[in-house]
Amino acid sequence: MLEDCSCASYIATVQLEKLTRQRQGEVRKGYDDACGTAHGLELLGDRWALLIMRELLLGPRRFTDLRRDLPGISANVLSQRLEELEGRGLLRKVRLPPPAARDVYQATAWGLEIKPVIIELGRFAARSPGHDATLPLSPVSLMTSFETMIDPRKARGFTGRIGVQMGEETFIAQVEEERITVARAPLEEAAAVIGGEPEAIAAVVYGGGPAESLTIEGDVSLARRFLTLFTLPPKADARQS
Amino acid sequence: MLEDCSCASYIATVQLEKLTRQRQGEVRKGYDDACGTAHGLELLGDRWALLIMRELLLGPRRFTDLRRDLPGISANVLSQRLEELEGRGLLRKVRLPPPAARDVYQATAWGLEIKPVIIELGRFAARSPGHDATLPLSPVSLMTSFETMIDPRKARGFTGRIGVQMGEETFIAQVEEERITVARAPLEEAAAVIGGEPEAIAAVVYGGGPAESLTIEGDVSLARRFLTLFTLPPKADARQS
DNA sequence: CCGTATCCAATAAGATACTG
DNA sequence: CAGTATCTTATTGGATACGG
Repeated sequence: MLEDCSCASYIATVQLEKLTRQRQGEVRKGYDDACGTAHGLELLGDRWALLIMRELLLGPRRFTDLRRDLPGISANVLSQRLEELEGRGLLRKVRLPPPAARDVYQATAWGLEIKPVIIELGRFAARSPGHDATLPLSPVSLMTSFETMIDPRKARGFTGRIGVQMGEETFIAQVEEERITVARAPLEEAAAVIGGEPEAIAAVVYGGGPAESLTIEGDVSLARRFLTLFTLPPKADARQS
Repeated sequence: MLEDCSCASYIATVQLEKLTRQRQGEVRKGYDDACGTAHGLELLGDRWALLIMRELLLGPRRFTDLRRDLPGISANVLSQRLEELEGRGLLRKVRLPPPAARDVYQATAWGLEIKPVIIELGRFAARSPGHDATLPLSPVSLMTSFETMIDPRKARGFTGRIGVQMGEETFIAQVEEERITVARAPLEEAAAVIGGEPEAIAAVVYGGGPAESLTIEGDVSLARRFLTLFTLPPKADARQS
């Protein structure tokens, strides 16, 4: 009797473990590899996961914000990813106090540490011959690209706080000592404010388009010089080595 | 008539494009996002892809080497990934000249540039409360972890070339000016040689285990000090922020 | 031995409709 | 608005058989 039961019991135990793991947002399919990189992929290797974290780099977002800025993600997948990432400790679901009374998703302190991975992966992919820079671009992507692509040589001697307005969203990029920091912030303290769609700003900064397609307020010459501080790396020759 | 045909013709065109893309090893499912990070995920976001690149960081490998060091990957998935990565320009399949006459997979110059992503993802994941350091570890993973976890404070004043032998595979780690470089190399020029399974070496370096479980030849005190140059970061508190 | 190709069962992703 | 539920399709992994 006991022997007859043991197999079914084992299966039930395995399935219970699986359910428990899923409920806690833990890893579903491990790589069976102690390498940190492998564990990193278990945490963030699911489709959309890293892009969700990218959208949280500059502050909390609502479900609908994320859905809009991740073109093509479906509601159920976004919902599932958010649960998993929360279970893994990378973000938290926070209910804003009334009268807002809305849920926002906020990266944890540890979750924000993924930023170097996002930066380096962006830098790597910018050298891809297959990179299509004409696709849609989210405001956070554009601001993060500034951190990746700032060219210290061009930024020498440049100091200033430049506001960037894209629809309802406003950011400030502060350049000082050949370094740039970006943050969500009101535009009051900006010496100049650049306005436009993310794709239009990218076209000027990275595509050499004319700055006339953007709106600029405040110190116009400072803003125009800001738009020239960034350099895309040369495309890789995939045939080499 | 033409209207009746157009739909079927459109479907045929779409399917042809899909086949063409698959044959060229290009991206199957895009993120429709100009962000470099998103494109990076299209290049390397498939399951196993980044770990395959990790295994190529320190030189070309054969199919069977990869299969052994990526526990759990199946032959058909490995085969498919290698084709895709070759089509994307990240690695090349190279036939060694006779008498070896074997195929090896070698990262391209551009493909090797993924290394900062692997390093940073490993650094991030090392802070995960869920990281299980007792799982299997490949030789390349261990050597790469040395580059990630070298502690400049502990390495101050340390200079030397330490050989590491794991089964048939040999590496040299060179430490100088608080920096480390690792490479596949014969052991002749090493001042000391540490031998053992990757997991055993990791247990000493990161788990505080006794160095007696390893074999050490040459300058034993140098080798023992080498084993203390690395620090795991503290675990993240997932509840914070 | 070194892979490749094919089939199958289990999962994950995507599309769509629906509910509080 | 903020998600769930359900259904369909695509991908994965494992087993196995096959070719050089």
